[in-house]
Amino acid sequence: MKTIEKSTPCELCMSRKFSLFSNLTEPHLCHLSDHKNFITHKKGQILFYEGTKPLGVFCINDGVVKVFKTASNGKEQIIRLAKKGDFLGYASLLGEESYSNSATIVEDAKICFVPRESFLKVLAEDTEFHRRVTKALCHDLGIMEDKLTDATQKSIRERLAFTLLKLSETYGIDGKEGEKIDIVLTREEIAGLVGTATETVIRLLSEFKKDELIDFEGKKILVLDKRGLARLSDFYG
Amino acid sequence: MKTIEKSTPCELCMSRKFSLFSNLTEPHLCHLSDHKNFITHKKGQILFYEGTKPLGVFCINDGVVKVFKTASNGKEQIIRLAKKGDFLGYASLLGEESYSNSATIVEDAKICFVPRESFLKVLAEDTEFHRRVTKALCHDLGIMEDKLTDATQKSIRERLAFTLLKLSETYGIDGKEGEKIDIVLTREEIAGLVGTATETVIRLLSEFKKDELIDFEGKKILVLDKRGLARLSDFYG
DNA sequence: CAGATAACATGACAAATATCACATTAATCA
DNA sequence: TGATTAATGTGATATTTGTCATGTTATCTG
Repeated sequence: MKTIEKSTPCELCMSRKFSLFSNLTEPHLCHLSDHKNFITHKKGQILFYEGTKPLGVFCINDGVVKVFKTASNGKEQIIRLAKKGDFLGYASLLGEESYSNSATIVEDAKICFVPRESFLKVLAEDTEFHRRVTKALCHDLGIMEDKLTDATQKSIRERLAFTLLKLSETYGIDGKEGEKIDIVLTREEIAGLVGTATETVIRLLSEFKKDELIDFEGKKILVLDKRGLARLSDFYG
Repeated sequence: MKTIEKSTPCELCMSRKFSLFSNLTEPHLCHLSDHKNFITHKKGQILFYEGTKPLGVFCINDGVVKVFKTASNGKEQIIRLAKKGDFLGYASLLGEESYSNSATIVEDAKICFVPRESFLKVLAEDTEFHRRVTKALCHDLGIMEDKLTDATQKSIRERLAFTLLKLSETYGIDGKEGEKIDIVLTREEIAGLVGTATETVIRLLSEFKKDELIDFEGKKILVLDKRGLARLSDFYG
């Protein structure tokens, strides 16, 4: 299923510009280029499973990947959606633990796999890079704290509104009428993102539509009233 | 209020053995000793506020500190309880961001404050230390993913049972009848830990007591039936 | 010690949300 | 294309949980 093809060398990779690899030295970039593995993945394919050992890190060149945990009730809690320029699996690798989550392709993706040794070599030799990785980890930690607090202290309606805002921020493209969230997510996936039941998402989305906060265009969501969603997503507003 | 007194030098500090500082070189330990600031804090005092800039890291010598976020509804979501050997505030420092959370003393504490420059100096000069810090951050990230998943997918009853188990794991001391959670938390704080309302905690705790899973001894909780709590905390069991 | 305040407790109630069952529509694929 | 499966939608219902009100008990402080 997975297609291995010739890829842009890291030195010329455009998505690198926005990633942790942005400021590497020429030799390090060449090293990565020589050792990386470029694979095209189709929607639904699995990148890695929770509980398995990380053998390297994934670097998304294009596409969207969902990182999720499977709860004991069988539902998926989506930790984050990763897009172009994002890294995957480095926390588990650096934590010297098994993957704490699973990852599957949500939108067809081109992904480079950098084997463990190459990644660790660059990390060890480029202190500045190590510092950037550390910084990214710290930032992610802060985001997780926010998510936890929202999960326990906000209602589903608020969280869904907030999720839609965040999605439009990241995947939004302007159209004649509102911003289109240019990514196809099932209601079940949105539920996994918010942390609720699929039916609840369906009901709330139609409510939002009725209130003219959003609209549907095929499988995609159109955000009509950001301010309205923002008001809904906040406790005071 | 805060008492500055003479303290053990880092070289001789016992709580260091269990901390990230455990394997530092002699010169680095001396450097830290020379620049650190030892302060005794009383219950209720504030270590730092969310939104302020970190000027260094805190290293707990003794006592318990709660790290929490204040949600928009005014309630506190406790991110973690930090104890002897734990570090505080390094994620915000290394993330070069303001504190993402606040910290206050839960049990009288002795805490060393290591100023930013000293910490960063050691971090820059001791690659192995930097690696350990990174590893700790990655581990914390995994824990936060678990907490988020639990928060969205488990009931309050399950989460409370789980919280009690975790507390007894960390702060438990064996007694004639069950394990005593040797730390005083108000119902409100337990609610903040679980992510629920205080009244709900009160009700569930009496339910647990009625079911002979726990008992109260003064302000402290006695865990009578770990297996029972474990069964309650899990979806399948 | 008394008064004030914080913590704990309980009842009544409303609201949000999960669950189950089933209908409809869309997508996939042999 | 027709059949199968996945996704979406809707209704009914039960339950959990939050909120508010109020009372009691413990703790603190002058």
